[in-house]
Parts: sequence; structure tokens; C-alpha cells
Amino acid sequence: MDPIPDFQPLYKQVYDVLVRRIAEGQWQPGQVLPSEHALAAELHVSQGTVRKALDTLAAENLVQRHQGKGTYVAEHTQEHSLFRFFRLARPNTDGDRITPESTDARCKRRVATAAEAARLHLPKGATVVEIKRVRLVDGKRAVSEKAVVPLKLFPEIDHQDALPNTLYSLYQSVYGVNIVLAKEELSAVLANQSDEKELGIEPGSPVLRIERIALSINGERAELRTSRCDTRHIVYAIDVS
Amino acid sequence: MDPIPDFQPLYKQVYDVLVRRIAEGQWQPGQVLPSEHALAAELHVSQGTVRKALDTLAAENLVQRHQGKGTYVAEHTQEHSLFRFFRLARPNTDGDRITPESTDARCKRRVATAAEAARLHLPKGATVVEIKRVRLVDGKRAVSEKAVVPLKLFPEIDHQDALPNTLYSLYQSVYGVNIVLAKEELSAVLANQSDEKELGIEPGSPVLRIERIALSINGERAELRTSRCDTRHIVYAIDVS
DNA sequence: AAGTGGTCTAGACCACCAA
DNA sequence: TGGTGGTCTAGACCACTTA
Repeated sequence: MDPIPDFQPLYKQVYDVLVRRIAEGQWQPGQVLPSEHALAAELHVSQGTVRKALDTLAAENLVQRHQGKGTYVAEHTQEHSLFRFFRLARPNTDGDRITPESTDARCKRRVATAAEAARLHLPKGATVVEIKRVRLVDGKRAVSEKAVVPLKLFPEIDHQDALPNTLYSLYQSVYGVNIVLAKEELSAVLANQSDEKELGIEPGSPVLRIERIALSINGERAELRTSRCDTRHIVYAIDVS
Repeated sequence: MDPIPDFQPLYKQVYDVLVRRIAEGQWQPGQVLPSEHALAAELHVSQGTVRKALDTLAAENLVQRHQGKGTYVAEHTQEHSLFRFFRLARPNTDGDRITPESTDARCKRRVATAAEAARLHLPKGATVVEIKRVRLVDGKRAVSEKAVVPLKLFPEIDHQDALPNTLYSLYQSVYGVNIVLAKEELSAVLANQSDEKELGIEPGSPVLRIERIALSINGERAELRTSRCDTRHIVYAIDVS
């Protein structure tokens, strides 16, 4: 036999099937998957092969495994999602993260700028919703946040009555959009007029600017978020290995 | 039988043995390890168990595996090490990294400041070596870097005649200190006098400050590095999942 | 006690590399 | 051609959870 040209290991094929099912919502976030043996029987592979696929999913935070209980589709709960993508911490604490409070959000529906459309891979003139809010640390304003999302992915999101502290749980629970990866770019800039107003800092102060593209399980570019941080009392902390 | 109180899975014990041997230099960077079967026979476990330990080491970048060839102790070569810990990129390029050139380094032997001693877990009054250099991107000064290392870990490092572009390859090849993890804290600050001189930027310009603690395979705090970046043309890029 | 994930084994075969 | 890592299987037993 000639080798099959686009050969894929069995466990990879199983992995792909499981990802598709989760993406399509066949198993909802928080729900339990069938057991390893059940999946193995259904897909006609051995339990060890299913295991390898599930372990990969767990390593990517798509599922959570609990000995004795089962394998669950990962849920963007408040605390969980917060600590996964929110990387601000107090200095010199070896990465002990902060729980930020957030003020009321302000929504605006408008046409995407050229730059936003490019970053979000949207057609020119697409409608987006802009969600602005300020986050507090220890009761003080520390981060001004602007999230821009395609209206098409999140219809009527600007008419949600209460936006949660972590938008990603809303994306997931209401719109079935599962954020699994964020690409961030950090730079230092000077405070602009909006920063002075939102954060109450002096003109000319340094501001840490974080631009994030959030990617969904389907590879969609679901959100463009720009955070501007007053880093006098907090830092962006990350381990690189 | 009662359960053993501090039970460790076999593969974890194998993993620990292998880490210790690599840390002790029994297998040097770039050298090949014994095959899975050979290790399994020596340690009296199955090949699958060795495999799991080796896969874990590979996931942590401690070894590199090559089908048909063998398993090699990871080496901090120039390009490799550079792209692993150097996270600067051009904006909007989805993380395509930059290869920075570096100017001649200046070394100074001195006593650690209180802050440095605290961050490096050194006793008060310990001697350190400070290594300063400027990195260029596209021929322009972009990053001013200050590395502080304990003299005890790196004797006579200030008398090395040529410091490589990536210090970590020197730490590994000359001193046997293997950097495996870096903890970074980022903040935005204003340019100080030194920045003006080193980077040629205006006073009052925003500067991205990166403070990094580099940890060795033994858990030693091997280096405290402070980088100050002019982020007008480059950004710090990272994926968080 | 039953069911789940976690560990461990032994052995087969495949894909890749070097001599 | 022989040796290496990569895949896959089947089955045993352990540890943990829930009923």
C-alpha cells in the first residue's frame, strides 16, 4: 500500500470530531461528555486513543477532566475566565492575580473603522458594537477598556440589559461563541484626553496599551479589545517558557 | 495495603530522574539520550512509561524529539533561544518575531541593591555582575537592556571576552545553568535620562519596561533583567490561551 | 458498589533516518 | 537494514466520586 497522502493519526481525527461537536454545541459548556469507553465504542477506536484526544483537549482548556466524575466542556465562569485572560497583578507577587471590579458599560453601535475591519477580518463597512468600561483595582480606576465586536456574531448585544464582568461568559452562554485564544500586543503610550477623563491621570502620564484579538474555537476573530492601564500600582504579569 | 502517603506515579518518578540527570550534566545539551527502550530497561519500567516522561520533558522544552533519530537535550542556540524568550515583534504581524542585533555589552561588578537581592533571593551584600547593552531593530536603537546576575553562579563572567547575542546560551554552555522559565512583569513608564542617552528618545516619551526573572532548571533565580523598549515601531506580542 | 478518569504494561506495527 | 520515535491496541489495576 502506498502511504495515504494526507494521513492523520487516529487520535487527531478523534480530536477533530470532538472539537467539531463542542463547537456545534452538541455538548454544551458545563455538560459532561460520554466516558472514554463510550466514545471509544462509538468511534470504533481504543480507549487509549480517545484518551490521547481528550488529554489534548484538556491541555488546550477546551475540556476539564475530573477523576471519578467525568470530562466536562469548559465553561467561562466568572472567576475562571477572569484569571485565564486577565493578566494584571500586583508587582513582585510572582503573578498573584488581581480581581478587578468593573463599572457600568456603555454600548454604541456603529460602522467599523478601516483598522478595526482589518484586524477583525471584516468586510468594509461592517457594523460593530463598541463596549466601553472602566475597571477598578482596590476601588481606584486602573484600566480603561474598549471592546469592539462584530454585530453579526453577537446580534442585539447592545440591548443586553446587564453585561457581566467577563464578557466571554456572555459570548459563550448567550451566543455560543467560545473564546479559546487571545493574541495580545503591548506597547507604552502617553495618556490621551480620554485617559485623563476615564482614569483620572495627568496628561503626559505613561499608559500601558494592550491590544487583544480574541479567537473563537472556530477560528473566528470575535473581539478586538484595547485596554489602557495605569501601571503605577499594577503590572502585566506573564510566564514565558 | 494502605496507600502510600506521598505516592508519585511511576512516569513522574522517571521524569524526576531524567530532570536530575540533565541538570547534573550527565547528558549535555545537544547530546542524544538513550532510546526509550534502553531507559525503560535500565529503570525497570515499560517503554510507555518512559515515553510519557519524555513527552512531558519535550512539552517543557527540556528535550527535543526527532522521529527516527532520537531524543536530544535542548540547546540554547542563538536563533532558538532568541525566539523563545524574546517577544518583540512588528505590530499586526500575528506575532512574527524580530531578530534584534545587539551592541557591545558593558559589564560592571558590584554589590546587589536591596531590591535586586530580594528579587534574586540573594543574601544582603551579595556580589552581582551588571551587563548593559542596547539592542537594535532595523539598525535603530529600540531596547536598552540591563541584566543582573549573581557572581556566585557565573564566576568571572565579567571577564568573558565576547558576550553572545543571547546570554542564555552562554549561561548554559559555559556555566551549566539551564534557563527554562522566565517570569515577566510589564509596565509603562516615562523615559529617564539614561533612556534618552541609550535610545536617543525625547524626555517624556513613553517606554515599555519589562522586568524579567529567569529561573534555571534547578529553580535558581539566575538573572534579573530589565528591558526598556521604545515601542513606537515594535510591540511585545504574546498569545494567551 | 458501580462508574469515572489515571496509571501501567506488553506487544504490534508504522514512519522516518542513517549507514 | 536496523534503530529510533510515533501510533494503536487490549487489558489490568488503582484512585476518586457518587449513590
